[in-house]
Amino acid sequence: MVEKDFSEQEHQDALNHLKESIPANEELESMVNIFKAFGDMTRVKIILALSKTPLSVGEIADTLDMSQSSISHQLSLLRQLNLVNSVRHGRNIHYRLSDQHIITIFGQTKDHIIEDEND
Amino acid sequence: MVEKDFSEQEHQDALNHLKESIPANEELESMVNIFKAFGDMTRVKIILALSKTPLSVGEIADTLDMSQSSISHQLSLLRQLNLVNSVRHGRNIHYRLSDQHIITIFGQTKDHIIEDEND
DNA sequence: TGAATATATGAGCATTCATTCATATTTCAT
DNA sequence: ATGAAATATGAATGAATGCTCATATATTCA
Repeated sequence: MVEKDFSEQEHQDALNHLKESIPANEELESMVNIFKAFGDMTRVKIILALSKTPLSVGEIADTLDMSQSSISHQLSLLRQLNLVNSVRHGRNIHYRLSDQHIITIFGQTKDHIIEDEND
Repeated sequence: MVEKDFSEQEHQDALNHLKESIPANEELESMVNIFKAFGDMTRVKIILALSKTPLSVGEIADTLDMSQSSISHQLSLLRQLNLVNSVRHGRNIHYRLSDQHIITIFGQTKDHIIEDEND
């Protein structure tokens, strides 16, 4: 690379500080993991369902027409990431979203997509 | 499932409308794809770098200490999703973020994480 | 206590995906 | 034209991931 193309001082300055400006893996990892969690249709649907009301594992499985096992595995993952939490009620276990922030992020993303379609 | 646990009318109502309230796959797919794109350390770093200044492929590769090929593949994916776009300048190709909305989403997520750590 | 219900979990399998390697394409400079 | 530099791309590979199946655990109820 010879790279004198941008040729503005501004760009050079940005380039010089760029490497240090990017957070280390450890700092980014939790963000990446959350995005990874959102990057799956099943988990997105689970989250959308839980945004309406707390639900038991079986209710989610029924709603999404998926196996109990599959849903349980995914819930376990979402719980590890603190995106959902659970409380046992008798035989059932009620899952709910850990915080409403999640839905805000979803909304932001939908806005991005909509904006994008208006080109 | 017998499921009369929540036992409030509210919950029953929510349950009844739940299935219809969840968007179809086609509507969710673009959102899921964007989250999938954000769910990878390399792509997150590329996006963070581009949030500072437009960059050529080689500059990104240098900054992130990764191969040219790998970065190019990832940029191609980000371009397909309309998250970045590119303009040729001589031998180089300048990539930049398609819109600043992306950074807002990142910020929201970081907020979620921070909030989460304060438990 | 024993059967039934709800959920969790581990192993196996098929698929997806990120990187590498080799090579093609494009542009610039001489 | 020719070589060098920047980027793109296709195939191959290993790792990660989502689902299923079988089974374990926990709770209720008779």
